[in-house]
Amino acid sequence: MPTPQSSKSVSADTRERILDAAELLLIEKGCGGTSLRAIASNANVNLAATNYHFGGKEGLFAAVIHRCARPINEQRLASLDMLEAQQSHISTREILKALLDPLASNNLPERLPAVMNRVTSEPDENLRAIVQAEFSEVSSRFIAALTRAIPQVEEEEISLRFYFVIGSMLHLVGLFGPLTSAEDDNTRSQKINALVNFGVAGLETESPTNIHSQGTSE
Amino acid sequence: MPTPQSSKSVSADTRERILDAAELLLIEKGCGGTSLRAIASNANVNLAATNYHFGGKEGLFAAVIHRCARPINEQRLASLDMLEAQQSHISTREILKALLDPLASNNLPERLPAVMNRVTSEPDENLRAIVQAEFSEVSSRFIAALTRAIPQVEEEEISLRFYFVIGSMLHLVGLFGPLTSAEDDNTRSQKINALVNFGVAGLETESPTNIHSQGTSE
DNA sequence: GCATAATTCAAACAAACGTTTGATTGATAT
DNA sequence: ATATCAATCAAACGTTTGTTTGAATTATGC
Repeated sequence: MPTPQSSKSVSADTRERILDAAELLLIEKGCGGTSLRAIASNANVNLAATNYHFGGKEGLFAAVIHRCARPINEQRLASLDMLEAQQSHISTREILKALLDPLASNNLPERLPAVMNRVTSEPDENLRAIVQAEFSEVSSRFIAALTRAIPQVEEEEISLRFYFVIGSMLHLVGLFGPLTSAEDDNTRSQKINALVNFGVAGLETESPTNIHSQGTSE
Repeated sequence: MPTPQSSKSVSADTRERILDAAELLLIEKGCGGTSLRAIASNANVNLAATNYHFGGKEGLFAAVIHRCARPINEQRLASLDMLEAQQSHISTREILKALLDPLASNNLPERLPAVMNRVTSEPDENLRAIVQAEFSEVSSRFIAALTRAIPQVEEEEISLRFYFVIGSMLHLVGLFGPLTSAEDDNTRSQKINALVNFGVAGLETESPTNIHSQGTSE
C-alpha cells in the first residue's frame, strides 16, 4: 500500500478533485467539522481514496494548505525581490502592496484567502505548525524589509505592528466570505487598498512618549 | 427533565465548574475539538450534568461566550458612556483605549481574550450568530463614536478600519497564548498600548487620492 | 418525618468518525 | 498473453461522539 505523494499517474485527476472538495469544505465547515466521508462524497471518489492519496486526514489538509499558500507566497517574495533589486530605499507602501495586493489578484486560487483565515485559527497543533512553516519565510523577509524602510521605529515594534497588519488582513479576508468567486473584484481591490493605507499609517507612526494629556481637550 | 437555565440552587457550583472546564478546553482545543466527556472529566462532574444544566453542547458554549463577553463589553460601553458624558469632543485615542484597555485589566476573567479569539473564527453558524449578537452593540456604538471623532474620513471607511483594529486585536490576544494567567501583565499592557498607537494612526490617516507615484523614490 | 422536587449518577443508545482490509479493475511493460 | 503495479472499490474495523434514560441521591417545604 504505497502513498504516492507526487505521482503523475493516469488519474491524477482524482487527487485534484479531492483537494478541491477538501478546500471547499474546509472553508465552509472548518477543519474539525469536515469529515473524510463528506470530502469523498463531494469529490465523487471512494472514501478510501483520501487515505490512499494523502495518507490520512492530516496529510490531506496539509496538501490543501500547501497548494493554497505556495503560489501567493511565491508572488509576495517575487515582488519583494524585484523591489529590493531595483531600488535602494523601498517605501512602506510598496512593501505592503507586495504583501497584500496578491490577495486581490484574480489569477490565483480564489478561495485562498478563506483557507488562510480558517487555517490560521486552527487549534490543532500539527496544522498550526504546517501553516507557520508555510509562512515563516514571508514573515521574516517582510519584517526585515519594513525594519529597513522605517528606521525610526525599532525592530521589535515593527515586528509587533506587522502582526497587527496580518491580523487585519485575516479578518478582512474573512469578510470576503466563502464562495464569493463571482464577487466584484473591484470591491475586493478597494478593501485591500484601504488596508494598505491603514497599515502604512499604523506602521510608520511614532509612539507618543507621554501618553497622558494626549487628546484630553477639555 | 427540566433544564434550569438560571436557578440559584444549592449546587450552582456545578454549573460554574462546568463553565470553567469548558472555557479552558475551548481555548486549548477549539469548539469542535472539545468533547462533553472531556469537559465533564475535567470538571469532576457526571457526563449527563452538562446536558442537564445547559441543554446540550451548543447551549454550553453559548453560556461560556456570554459569561466571557458580557463583563468586558459592559466595561467598554461604560467607558464610552463616561467619555461621551464628560466631553463634547472625544479623541480617537480615548475611544480606542476604552475599547482595548479592558483586555489588559487583570480583574476580569483572564482567559477572555483567548476565548474571543477562538470563537470569532468558529465555522459553526449558530455560534457565530451568538458571538455577533454579543458584540453588535459594542461595534455600532464605537463605530459611531469614531465617525464623530474623525470627521474627515467617511463612515464607511471608518467602519472598515474599525474591523481592521478588531482583526489586529484578535490576532494579538491570540499571541497572548492560552493559560498565561501568571504572565507579566506589564508586557500585556505594553502590547495593548502598541495596538492603540497603531490603531490611532491607521484610523486617522487620510487616504491618498492618487496612489501612483507615491513613494517611488527612484 | 415526610412528601416533593431538584440534582447526580452509571449505563446505554444510535450515529458518525478515521482508518484498514482484501478483492477488483485498469493500464504498462516484457 | 502474462506478469506487475498503481488505483479504485465495497465493506467492515474499533473508537468516539452527543444525547437519553431511569434509578439513586440530595436538598427543600410543610
